This record gives sequence, structure tokens and C-alpha cells, in this order.
Amino acid sequence: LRQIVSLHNPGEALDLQQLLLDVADHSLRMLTGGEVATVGHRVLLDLIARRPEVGSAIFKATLIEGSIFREWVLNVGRRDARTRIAHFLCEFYVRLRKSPWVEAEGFDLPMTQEQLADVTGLTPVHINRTLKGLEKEGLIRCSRRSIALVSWRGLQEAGQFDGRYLHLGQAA
Amino acid sequence: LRQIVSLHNPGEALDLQQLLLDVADHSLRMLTGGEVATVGHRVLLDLIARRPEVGSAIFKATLIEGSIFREWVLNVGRRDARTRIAHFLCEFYVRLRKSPWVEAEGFDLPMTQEQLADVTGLTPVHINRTLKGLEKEGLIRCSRRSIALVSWRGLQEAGQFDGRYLHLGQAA
DNA sequence: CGTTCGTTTGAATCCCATCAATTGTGGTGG
DNA sequence: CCACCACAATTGATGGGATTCAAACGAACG
Repeated sequence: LRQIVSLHNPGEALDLQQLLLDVADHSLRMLTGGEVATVGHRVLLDLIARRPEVGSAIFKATLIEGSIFREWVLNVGRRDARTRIAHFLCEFYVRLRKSPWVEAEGFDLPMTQEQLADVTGLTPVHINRTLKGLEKEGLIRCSRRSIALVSWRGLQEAGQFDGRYLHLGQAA
Repeated sequence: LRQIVSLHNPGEALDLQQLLLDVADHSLRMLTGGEVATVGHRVLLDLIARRPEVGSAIFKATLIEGSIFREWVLNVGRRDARTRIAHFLCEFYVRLRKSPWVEAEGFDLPMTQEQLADVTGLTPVHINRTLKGLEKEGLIRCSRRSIALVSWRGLQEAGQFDGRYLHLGQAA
């Protein structure tokens, strides 16, 4: 059994922990195809030394990530399955639309229900149940590996979603 | 209903988000008496500008905090009540003993069962049940607002605890 | 008159037992 | 990988009682 603790959109810097921390406490995996660019520690540390603004921006991004972690703890610790899933869908949607690297046409979630379960700390079966429920309520529509928003407003309410913790517009 | 997302020992720097982030997404509260020293943004930013090592140390502390957040998501999302509580007790114990500001005599948890519930995402009643269970198993002993370790080894196993995510000895 | 010492009171906290709801398990088929 | 079902287990909800602790009060005594 696995717990997914973080998701990233194309264009985001990843795994900054490696810069200063020795032991890795998690692993990375791509949900869809794509390219990955790597930057060596030495190079990045030099850049930060010469351009403090870069360091500041990276620090800010890390603080925002921390804020998102706190919200995930709350989400997984204190909300029931329906609220929890709705909240996650809201977060994913907002972050996706805000990413300048992603064509924000429709809303497509490139995850299996099992992966959704690993994000929310539930079982795949219960994900299925609850997703069906949200569909019956008219908030979303699901087909194979794709979830479409029917009522954005409704989903926000169902998920008690307030996106301020994402600190958008401060993306350093 | 509330979710506690972080605990700190005396001597630790707190709430670094405020340095660079506008909106506060959480609040602070002390469990025991004590003193708080505040450092102004301006002062701290100036210090970092003149002494890059300080900035680096703060950044590292923030990364470690992020690592702890990830572990909490896992703990709350994927472990049952017994394992979850045991894991939290282990983390608290290790961090307490490692803190140079705390006399590491016995093990005393200055929290009510309700606060413990807010940490683990359970109800106070279930905390009570599970604590009694751990006591019956001979892993801990509880009296009013105080939990004593009986079998550290056993508690580690019960909580599937591996403290590497705490990145001790790297406390910058 | 002020001090000392019990008593009362009330607020937290803990504990326990019952019942109900959410969530997990296992299995089948598409 | 998704959908669905029946059943089981974990966890939550509610209510009541026991315990601790401290503040408030009052009576006896110097």
C-alpha cells in the first residue's frame, strides 16, 4: 500500500529536498509521458549564490509546497470520503488551469481510481462508490480514466474548497 | 473540528512562512507555558542577505519540515488508529529527546486526549480506546495527561516507525 | 480582623458501554 | 481497469459516570 503525497504539473521544479538533504524519503513517478530536465546540485547552488533572487524564489516555492502539505493532512485527516475526493478534484483543477504549461481545455485527470485512492488514503472500491455518488449528484461525469466537471461551484461546496492555501499569484 | 498539522519543541524557529507568504493559512497555540521571541521580517531578511549560511540553514529546516509533513500525510492517510497513534508517539519521543532545550528525563506528553485526536485525525473516544489497548499490550502506561514508554522497541514496531524522515543530525 | 482550614462547586478530563455509520474485504463479471 | 454486490471490520456518535483540580466560600481560631 502506498500514499501519494504530492502531484506536480509540467513546468514545475521538483524534488528540491535533494539539494540539501541526504536521505531520500520518497520516490518519483510520472503519470503521463513527458520530458524531465535535471539540474546538478553544484550548478544550482552556484546560481543561487550569484543570484539571491533565485534562491528566494525557490525558498518561496518550498514554503508554498509546505502550505499544500498542511492542507493535505487536514484533508486526509478530517474529511469523509466524499468531501475528501471533491476537495482533491478542486485542487487539481485549480492548479491545472493556473499552470502556464498546460492547455487548459477540459478537465482530464490522468489517474486510475487506484491512484486516486493512493492520493486520498481510501480504497479503490470506495473511490469508485464515491465517484459514482458525485456523478449521480450531477457534480462530475466519469468515463474511463477521465473526470469531467459538471458543476464547479457544486464541487467546491462538496469539497469545502477554499484555494487560498495554494498561494496563487505568488508563484515567485 | 480541528486538525493539528505540526508540533514544535522549545528552541525551534516557527512560522517561517510568514517571511515570504502573504496569507496565513493556520494559527499557532502553545501547549505549555513558555516564552516566545519574535524576529521582524526586515531584520531577518537583512541577516540572510549578509550571511547566506543563515538563509541556507533556514531553507534546510524548511525542507525537513516538508519531509515531516509528507510522513504525516502517510500516517493519517494509510495507517489504522493503533499504528497511527504509536507512530505519533514515536515521533514525539524522538524529537523531544533530540531537542537540546529539553531535559530528556522521562517521556511526558503535555496533551489531552482531545488534542491527540486532533493530531491523528481521530475522535477523542477512539484515542482513549486505542491508548488503553496499547497500555494493555504493555507498550505504554497512561495516567492523567502523561504517557510513559514501557517498551520503546515495541512501540516502534506497532507504529512502523523509521525515523529517517526526521533527518536528525542535519539540523543545519 | 485576618489567617487557616475544610467544604462546595464547577469545569475539564478521562473512562466506558452501546449503537450507528463509514469504510474495507473479497469475489464476480464486463 | 472499472463496476457492482454482500458482508465484515474499523471508527464515529452519544450519553452517562468517575476523577482531578482549582477557585470560591465560610467557619473556627489566634
